[in-house]
Amino acid sequence: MSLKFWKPGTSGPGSSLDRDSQIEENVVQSAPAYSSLSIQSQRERLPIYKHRDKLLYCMEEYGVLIVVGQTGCGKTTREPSATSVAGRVASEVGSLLGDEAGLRPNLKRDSHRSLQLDEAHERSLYTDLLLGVLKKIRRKRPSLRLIVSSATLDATSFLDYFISGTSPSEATIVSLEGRMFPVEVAYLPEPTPDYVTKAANTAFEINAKHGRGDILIFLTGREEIDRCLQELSELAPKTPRSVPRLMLLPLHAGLTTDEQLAVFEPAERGTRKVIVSTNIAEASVTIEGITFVIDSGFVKIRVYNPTTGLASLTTVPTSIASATQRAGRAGRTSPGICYRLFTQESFDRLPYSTPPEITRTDMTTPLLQLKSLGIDNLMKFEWVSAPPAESVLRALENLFAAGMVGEDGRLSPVGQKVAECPVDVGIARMLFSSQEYQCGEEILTIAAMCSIQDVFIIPDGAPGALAELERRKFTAEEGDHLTLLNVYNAFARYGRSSGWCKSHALSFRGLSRAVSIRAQLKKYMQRFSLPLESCQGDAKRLRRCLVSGYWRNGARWVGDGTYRSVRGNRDQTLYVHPTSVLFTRKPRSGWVIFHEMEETKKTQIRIVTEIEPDWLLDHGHQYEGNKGTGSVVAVG
DNA sequence: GAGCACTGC
Repeated sequence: MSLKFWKPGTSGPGSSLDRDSQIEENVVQSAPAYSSLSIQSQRERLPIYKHRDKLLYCMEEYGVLIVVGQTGCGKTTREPSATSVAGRVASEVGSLLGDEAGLRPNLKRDSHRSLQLDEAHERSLYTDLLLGVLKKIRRKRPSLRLIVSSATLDATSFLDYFISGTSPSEATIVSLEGRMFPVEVAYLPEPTPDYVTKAANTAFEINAKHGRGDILIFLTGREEIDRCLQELSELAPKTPRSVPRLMLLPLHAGLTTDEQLAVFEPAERGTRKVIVSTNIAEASVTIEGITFVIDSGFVKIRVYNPTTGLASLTTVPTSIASATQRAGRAGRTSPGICYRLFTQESFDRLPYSTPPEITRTDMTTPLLQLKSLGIDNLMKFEWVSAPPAESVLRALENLFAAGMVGEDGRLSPVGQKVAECPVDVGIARMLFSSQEYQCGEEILTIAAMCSIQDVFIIPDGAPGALAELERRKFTAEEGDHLTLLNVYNAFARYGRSSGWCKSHALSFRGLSRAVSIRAQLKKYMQRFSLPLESCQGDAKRLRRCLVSGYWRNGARWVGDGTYRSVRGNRDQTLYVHPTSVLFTRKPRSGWVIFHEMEETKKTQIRIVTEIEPDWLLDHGHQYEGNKGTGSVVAVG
């Protein structure tokens, strides 16, 4: 079945992983999902017949149920109306268990008797924090039952986590049968120097040699995707007349909703879809009808360096869990093949899973939230994976600098309030000091606009030049924060219409999100009795308010058009991001503040606004004064 | 001269 230059692999996405006793082939050709359930007590498996009774039994016997859903068991269902990305409906696991075990706030006798944590294997930051908090809560309140849903590969680590330091009867694994078709896995005999070209060629060969079924290619980012599509379109004229024409489709988060939805359209007669995607198709977006997966074996992740305070976007090899999940995308509707663009030896050396987000992200806001829950002793907190010590120290330092904790490490009154707002502490400070600068209305909008991805949609080529002209219509001399304010206000003024966005090269999805985030932040401001005054066009007041949140992100213009930070590594060359209105313009004062700094090919600052340097002096005195020789303060 | 993914009710 596989192409001849491929070394034949083993059958089934999980079968190379037999070392793990948890994993089994799960091929139910046409049976409905969940035709049976089985319960694993420790390592042994007990079949059960009617899930209702047995689940109730398990809920009584064990405090924590780890529900395992095989890749492709249909736990997560696509919901096209809610758009491809955000459209995640309540999982079938949830509805299956819902009768007895879902969150039941309307249950009179003992409300919140149980909680379900879905897709725990994705290990998002808040999944990890919740697991830690919930384990702690269960020690004090064993009547609270937990249901943790997870992919098969990760289930034992959750089991070990809950059993560790408690008792074997604390947790058990419940496994759901899936309806997964077998996926044959093929590896390259030799590593490839260029997986983008290799991916294009492989897709071309599959099209020539294999029958029906669409192709899904996993690459790491937009640049690679565009190049791969380009190479595929160059190969197209060589396609023999007898084989299907290829329908080439990119898939990544930067596309418009319409472009994203195109991947769900069935291929026309006589054509075959080739979807070239980022990691978005690994878990967030599920496309039916995929028979062939081509896996580059790489993924782009954001890694935070607590020592430099710099986040970087890095391409790294994936993991066994990730490769398995990707392969599974080929077996949802029929048996499939996964072509891994790396050797079996490389696969065997892959880490078990990608390091969880908590180990590679800024912990400032999460730590504030833990503190507000009364979790002060971070050494005693039971992490599923602990964040690096350096990251915790840096976070505490940031919290102190922002006035969120005192020198004793305890939450300050403002820290207690800010902990309730789901924004970065700098933004929160801006919201609070808007009272002093009388610009709450505008700061609220800016805070919302800074929380979403870039709203300008600039395509390549000639349409891109037109889009650039549209972008300039919103430009504010002072910089990007005020430009974003202009965009939001115009969007609101013209009835929040998608047509208006289209004609101005703006993302309707993004701006709609900004509207909802703004509404939400507005509630916090009202709760804290912060006035919603307008600065009435006084941009200076507004910029001074911005500095109250961003004073640690100050930078100085140097002759060659780049910037240097006023804090941390002062030798680091900072480049203005090309989407900034200050990209081609020198600020009169020579000083700016910026929303964020990120390392890609270069270290770039995004969302930049000109300020006067003496405004920086209004802030951080206490902090800088105490900091002395640079040793860490306020580690509580 | 550039954009892994997600999230806040």
